[in-house]
Amino acid sequence: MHKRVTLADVANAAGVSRTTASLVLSDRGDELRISEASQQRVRRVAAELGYRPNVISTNLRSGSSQTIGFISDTVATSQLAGDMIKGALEHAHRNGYMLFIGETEGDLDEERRLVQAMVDRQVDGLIVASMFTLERSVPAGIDPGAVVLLNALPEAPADAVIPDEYAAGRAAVETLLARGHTRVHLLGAGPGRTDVPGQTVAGSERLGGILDALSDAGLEPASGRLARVWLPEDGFAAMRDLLDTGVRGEAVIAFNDRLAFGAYQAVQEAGLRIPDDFSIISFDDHQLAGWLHPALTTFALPHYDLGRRAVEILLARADTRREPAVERLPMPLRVRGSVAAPRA
Amino acid sequence: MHKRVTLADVANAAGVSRTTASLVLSDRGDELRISEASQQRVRRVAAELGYRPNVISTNLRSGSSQTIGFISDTVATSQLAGDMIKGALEHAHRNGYMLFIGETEGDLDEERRLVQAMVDRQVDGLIVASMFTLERSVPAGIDPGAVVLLNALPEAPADAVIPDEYAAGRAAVETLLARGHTRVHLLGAGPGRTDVPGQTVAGSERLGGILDALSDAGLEPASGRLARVWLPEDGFAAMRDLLDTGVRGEAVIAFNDRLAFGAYQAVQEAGLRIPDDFSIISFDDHQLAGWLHPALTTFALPHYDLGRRAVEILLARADTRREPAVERLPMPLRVRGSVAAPRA
DNA sequence: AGTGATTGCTAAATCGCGTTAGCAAAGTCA
DNA sequence: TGACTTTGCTAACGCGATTTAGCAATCACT
Repeated sequence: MHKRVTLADVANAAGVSRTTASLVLSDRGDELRISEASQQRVRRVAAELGYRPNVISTNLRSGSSQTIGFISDTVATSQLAGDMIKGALEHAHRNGYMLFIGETEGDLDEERRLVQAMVDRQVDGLIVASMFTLERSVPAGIDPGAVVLLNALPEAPADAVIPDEYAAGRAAVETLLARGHTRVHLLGAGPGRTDVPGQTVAGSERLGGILDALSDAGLEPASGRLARVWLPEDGFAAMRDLLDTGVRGEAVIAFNDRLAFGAYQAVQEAGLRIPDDFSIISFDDHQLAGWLHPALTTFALPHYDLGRRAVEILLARADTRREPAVERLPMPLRVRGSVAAPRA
Repeated sequence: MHKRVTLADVANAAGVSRTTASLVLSDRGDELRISEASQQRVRRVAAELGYRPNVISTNLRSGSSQTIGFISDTVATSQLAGDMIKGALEHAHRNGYMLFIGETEGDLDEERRLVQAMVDRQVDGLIVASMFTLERSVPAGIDPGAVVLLNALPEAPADAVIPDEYAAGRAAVETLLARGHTRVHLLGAGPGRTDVPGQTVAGSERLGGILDALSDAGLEPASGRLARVWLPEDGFAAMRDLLDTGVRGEAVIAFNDRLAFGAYQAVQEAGLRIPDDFSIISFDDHQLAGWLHPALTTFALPHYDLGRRAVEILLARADTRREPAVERLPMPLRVRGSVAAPRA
């Protein structure tokens, strides 16, 4: 382990004071009238010695650590977090920031400890990402102005970034209507406005958009099947149930891709085909969606953009003071092969 | 933004010197004979003011930052990284360490920049995780003794943690043989020892284990199909090819679950059934594996343990000096429904 | 020659904490 | 009473950088 080269080492080797070396290396040499000769000497020596400023030290003085904390209630489940982190990471690093990662498993005590640990390390901002919660408050123990919620709605006014689930819900209906469908079955939630599992953002907002768009067209859901959880087996069961009613050639909105996957299995095991016997449209753009036969038409969660945008907001706020706001990012439609016209 | 409470604030409020306050709060009060009265006063004031030590400052003095860097070449693709990070995260946090995350996309320049940025922040150790590479060297710019490779073999002696792919390969064969299979088809690699895509750890080690175990039983692969990439469509194509040979009732080892998924599709679209017409065993335990009908029997990548173990090694080394070593973690078999006895 | 401005640089304080060395007061002992 | 020990606490330095205030030497001008 080499001893680190400090500014003092550089200054000594260059025969100047630490002050001078500091000024030169922070490009304030001209401003403070350090001679060209000295400047070159300092720079050369710094390069030769491989000098790297000790960020910790700078942090201590400045109070800022060029670091952002990213706390999520889950990293592993659903690759959501993965891409979100990636978006956050890249944008942060591009601006000279590093990311601390933490995971709470939904445990509020753990969240408190993590926030604390990050504040102790002087993070400049905090991104709090949620997979499970619809509404939440900004965690205590940190300047609320330095927090951005990700995929969760703030209870009190605060900055937040979420996918525009509502718009995607509307667009799902519009896509089907445009193809000529009028009978739309819901898989995972509905038909009533409150028939939603748990308290996820996705559920209620998607359903709201769907119902509003149907209503605008003077329609109602042809049927709805609430599932407490949204796993393939739940989609399988719900689709079996729908198949048992004898319906064919109509449209299905699955509330996420995992449900849709279960629905595929039910359709295929019944000897039927997508999209001939059922048009299916869904949400998430799970990795799986592109692998199915036919590939699944679905609205993509803009994971990467969510993470990126959260960092942008955080960094922007350092400069400008603005009113906190909830920002909704569009969920782009991935048109693949699971939607066709209704059966004649 | 509240002004932070510093040790000096506590000392003032308690009417003692900073030294005294420091001693009390680091539990050296008895040792250094601070009166019980003063100790209680300091503690009470600290609690009242909500004093939290500034870790940055401690770091500057100690040279250690209670921080570990985690650099991976991909976070998003395959939830591998997700669970690895989770394992690392939890174990690190449990020991009072935080994790910096970085991602290189396989770009060596980016890797250099990230290592640099982390060293600048005085990380105590570095975990370098790889999804793409078989062999790699420890990155430059940091004490090689403070690095643990994850899912990559070191070129020169260094600490590394990898899944025991070779043993899993052997075990896959042994599982099939135990069920009575003697004809084993390989999907994704083989039949030759060098028929491996790219340079992933998984490919060559799994194949090695498979071929050795077959050889021990006096067997050879019944067939092998190399795929350059291991996506479902590649598994689909390879399985179609196998189906065209007319084989039925034999065993298939898919080199990962995505290939196996493609194989499922081919089998089902041919109107055949798993495990009646084909026994399939695979590797990874992708989330998908449990969703298939029948659920896929597969060897799980011990993501969580990999991450956790890497941190353990890193932290342990701070204490004991040992020879660097490559540690292989077992890939547990998830027995599900895709393996049956060969057709009579 | 004397005053003032400019040039080129540096000493010292600061950020928040830990640590070493040591000091004053009280207590103990012969 | 004087020498020594114990008790209870603190002054001061250092970690590595930045920043403010200012100093000595040279130059410009009347």
